[in-house]
Amino acid sequence: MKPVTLKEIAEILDISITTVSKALKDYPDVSKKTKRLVKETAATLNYKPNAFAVNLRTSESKTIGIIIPEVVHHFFSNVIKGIIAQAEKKGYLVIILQSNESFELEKKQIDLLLSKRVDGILMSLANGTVNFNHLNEIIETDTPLVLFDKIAKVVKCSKVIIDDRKAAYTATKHLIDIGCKKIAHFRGPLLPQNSIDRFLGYKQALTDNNIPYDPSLVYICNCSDKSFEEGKESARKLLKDHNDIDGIFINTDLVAIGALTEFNKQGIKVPDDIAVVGFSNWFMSSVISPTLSTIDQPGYDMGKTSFKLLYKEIKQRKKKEPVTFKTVELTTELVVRESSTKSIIVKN
Amino acid sequence: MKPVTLKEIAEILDISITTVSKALKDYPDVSKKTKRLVKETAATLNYKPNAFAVNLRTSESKTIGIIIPEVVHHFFSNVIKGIIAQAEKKGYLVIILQSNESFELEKKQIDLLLSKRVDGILMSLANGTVNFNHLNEIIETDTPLVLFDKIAKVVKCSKVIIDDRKAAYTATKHLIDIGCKKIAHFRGPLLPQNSIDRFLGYKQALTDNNIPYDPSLVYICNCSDKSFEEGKESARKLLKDHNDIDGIFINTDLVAIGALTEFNKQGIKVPDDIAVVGFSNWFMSSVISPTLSTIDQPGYDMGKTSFKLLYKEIKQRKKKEPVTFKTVELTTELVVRESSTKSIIVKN
DNA sequence: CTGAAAGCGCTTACAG
DNA sequence: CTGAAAGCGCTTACAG
Repeated sequence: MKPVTLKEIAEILDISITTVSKALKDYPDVSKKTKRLVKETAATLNYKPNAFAVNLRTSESKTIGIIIPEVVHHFFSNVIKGIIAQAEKKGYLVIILQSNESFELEKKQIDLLLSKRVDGILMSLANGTVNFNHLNEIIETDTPLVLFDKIAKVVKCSKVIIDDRKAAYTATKHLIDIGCKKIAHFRGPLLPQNSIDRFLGYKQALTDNNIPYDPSLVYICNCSDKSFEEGKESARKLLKDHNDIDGIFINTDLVAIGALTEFNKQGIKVPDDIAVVGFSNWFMSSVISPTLSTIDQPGYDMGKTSFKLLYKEIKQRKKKEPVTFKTVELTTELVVRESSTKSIIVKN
Repeated sequence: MKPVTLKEIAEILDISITTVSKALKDYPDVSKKTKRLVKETAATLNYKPNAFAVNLRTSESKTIGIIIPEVVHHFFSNVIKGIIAQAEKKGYLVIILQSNESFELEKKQIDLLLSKRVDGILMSLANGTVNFNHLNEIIETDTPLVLFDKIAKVVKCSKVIIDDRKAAYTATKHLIDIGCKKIAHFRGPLLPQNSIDRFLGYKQALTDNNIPYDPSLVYICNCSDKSFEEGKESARKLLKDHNDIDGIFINTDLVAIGALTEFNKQGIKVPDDIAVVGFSNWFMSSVISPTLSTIDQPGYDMGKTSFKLLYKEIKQRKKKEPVTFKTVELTTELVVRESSTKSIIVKN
């Protein structure tokens, strides 16, 4: 079945294509009668404007792209959901691409999106990203860009973040408050700002509370798709190296769950022997045993907010208004669960 | 920065647009020298063909759409990942839309994708979908369609499925084999074929093994975003109604995890008092306590296979070859974990 | 109130 | 080997 065009409607009604086009778009200079006729015919024939032609004429695709490190990930799934929901409200569709934490792939995905001429790009950077020239390329094409969660501070664009440092500080301070004296940290990779900030928050909390910072208590996890295994592995090492640890703040929940699993296996009591706090509040953390204390990171909201900023910028550029960049900081919350509640009535 | 066009390259080299276009696409009737010149210039200027114009000319967007009930879902995330990976290999981008299990939304999303003239559509149906006219509309526009996981048997298109009935049979038979005598079933909603098939598999296994089927042992869960809560709730009811149950086969892992949580809370020993088998093999199931036996459902593979079928159909239509529909059945596997291993050394 | 015409940037059948 | 021309289906400035 060939799609219906403006031309066909024009021929049927014996009027011009111009008038049909204007009638459908409710131009004021078309008579009511013509409008009615055109709209009726269009409806009958199930007319749908050819998006390709409209794109070409208007230089708009009503499509945005998003590049994230990994789709199968509780936090990013929520971000995606937030973005899609908000985009839909404004009539935008969303193309999703993965970087798999790789710098090279990230560059390639940007190229793909720019080739498609999406109206805007939303990104959370890969752990492997070592410089930001590729982001500047986006900016040079005048494509609106918003970074979220894993951002680059130096890039000139809008951003949506949480205060990783503060959140990590809160998590660590909580461990201190419940009486932990020797607190380890499983951090993320060296590059991304997030894991740096979380590390710094941890360190600051120690210093502010007169606990000497000991670098040997900091373990690095790549937070790849093997996070869970990494958590187990690091926990094993930690137990071997430092048997007097009584608390850990862990960069992300999945690693923390790996650590908990290892502790369970080795008969270490959490929280009584070691209290644990994770980061992100994956759904999983509320159902494992013991339930995991963590920092709630508002993924859905972050997606929503990111799209809103992008949309604003798209509109500003269309109207040739000056574009203003904004950095929105979303609030996080410490969720205290069994893994850091010393007074817990130990079941069983 | 205005994008470079063929025209500009033509002007710089003082040749025709036609020749530039052909040179870039390596047409055999362009001299080597011209090709070299054109390609060099294009590279220098960072020329990227205007996708909108190409789309309009070729009536292809090199974009496909996918509609799934829910993005934040371990199984569907994996499907998405598989689709994106495979699509990328063939130069296709992927637009993602959610139905939120709603029939109305599903129809709306189809409309959106057809308006965008995507080259093909991949779908897993909403629980709320009560008829399939909207799918036939897709077919009428000559847009290739592939259904996966939650399909409609009567719709004339390619499909990728698992044998839900057989898998459910295997799961239930396993419970019987480890000695369960009175086995309950938490099923999904009444409409989707999957939950019907899983229910039928459960029933068949009982019958084949001389265990009378008792409808009062079947509980319905909506499997919405409140699955976890539903699992707890149903477990509570089950314990109240039937205190002599010794096994449950549950429609999906998240509900099963809810049930396990409730059992833990009420001091019911799993698997010794009640053995539990779930469905889907969410990652979570391998880290909770006790770990959950389940049916492994190959999400990534399903995504990959679905795209492959779609791609084949896209190519067939382009070449005006007859289109052949295929139904691919992927294999599932019973993963036995602690929740159904009676001989387990109960840790403490 | 209506419509002829130009043009968005490509691709490709055809002529030379 | 090169290029003029038509056309994909729309939108919109302009003329009447």
